[in-house]
Order: sequence, then C-alpha cells, then structure tokens
Amino acid sequence: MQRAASPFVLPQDFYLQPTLTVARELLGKIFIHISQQGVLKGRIVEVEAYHGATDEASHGFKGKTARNEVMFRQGGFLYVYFTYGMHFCMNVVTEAEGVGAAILLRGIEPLEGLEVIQHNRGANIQLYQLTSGPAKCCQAFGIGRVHNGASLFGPEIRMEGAPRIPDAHIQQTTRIGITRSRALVWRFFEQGNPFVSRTRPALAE
DNA sequence: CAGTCGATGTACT
DNA sequence: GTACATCGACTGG
Repeated sequence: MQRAASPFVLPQDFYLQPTLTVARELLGKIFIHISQQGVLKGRIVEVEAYHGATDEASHGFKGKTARNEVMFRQGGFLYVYFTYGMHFCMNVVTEAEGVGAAILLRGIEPLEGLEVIQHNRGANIQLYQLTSGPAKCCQAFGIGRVHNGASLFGPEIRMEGAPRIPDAHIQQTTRIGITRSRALVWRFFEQGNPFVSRTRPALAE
C-alpha cells in the first residue's frame, strides 16, 4: 500500500548533479529537522554554491582536512562548520565522493515549529530576522556541531521536494562575505522573499 | 539610512 | 599570528 500523497524525500541522485544545478533547484525545497524540541520545517529561499576545484573561497579548495572532510563525501550529507568564534553554518554536500563541493543554506522561510524557532532565536525579534542568514538558520533550526556529517535521508534531518520555482522569480548574484573568488556569480535566491539575507545588485560591476 | 566594529573559537600559515 | 562563507550594536549624516 502506498502512502497517500506524502511529500517525497529528495533522492541521492538529486545531490549528485552539478553543484550549480543543485543550488538552483534547492530553492523552494523543504528542510526538515526532527528535533527533540519538535518538528522544524522551512522552505529554502537563499543558497550559495562552493566548489573546491575551481573556487578559492571554498573550504575544500586546498584539499581535504579534518574540518572539511564531510565536504569530500558523496552528495547527500550535511556539512556544518563553526566560524567567527560563535556561529555555525550548514551546507548540503553535492557531487561524487572526492569532489569537495557543497551549498551553503543562507535563508529559510519557516513553515512549521515557529514557536521553537522563535525560542531558539530569542525574544523580541522581527519575523524576517529569524532565519535571514546562514548562522541565523542554524540557530533557529537547532543545527550545530553534532550535525556535521548527518545524512539528509536520516531519522533526524531530511529534505523534501516541492514545486519548482519559476526562473523569473530567481535572482543570481555574487556571494556574500568572501574575499577570494569574488567574481563567481554563485548565489541564488527567491526574489522578494523576506527571509533572504540581504539584497545586492544583480550584476556586480 | 550606511558604514564601522567588537565578540569570540578554531583552522591554518 | 591571522583570517574567517556572521551578527548585532553602535556611530554619524
């Protein structure tokens, strides 16, 4: 017996596609954390691609290390790293084993578990500030060091399919907060969504 | 509004 | 030492 119209978990093949393709197609998909606090769901609205082979800004550019080991696995894992002494950022690993590519989740529109998300982010915060940025997303969804290397098909973390966002609603720009490989136009977001971290010119110089 | 800057831990030179 | 895929508070116009 087939489950009735239940949303489907994205299959591993999805993550084995070229990283820029996955980044584009990840917009609109549903990120799920089945946490101790409850089920947290959100719709991905902003991402950035990082690709070890050609991208100096990628953690994987200089090869595999203890920190970035997860990036070099086959697609379908969560790569979580700690930065600036106080923040976590989460990525979706893409492509084949050994490539070293991932997609940073920068903006997630909350869909379920809003009370928990509000609690995780602290009191008296504007709605749009809950998840409009990579470290905000991790704090809101309770993602930290223990989730580095988690499977995206596991009991705790999953990604569900959703209707494709039309090209006309998607913007592509240079990435935020990096110094190397600044020219690469590898940031994707849903136009006009309040949970996008900030606005930028569509074409930088 | 825009620009600047401090917090604070870790990876890597 | 230095840089860092950030955030939020603060400054000045």
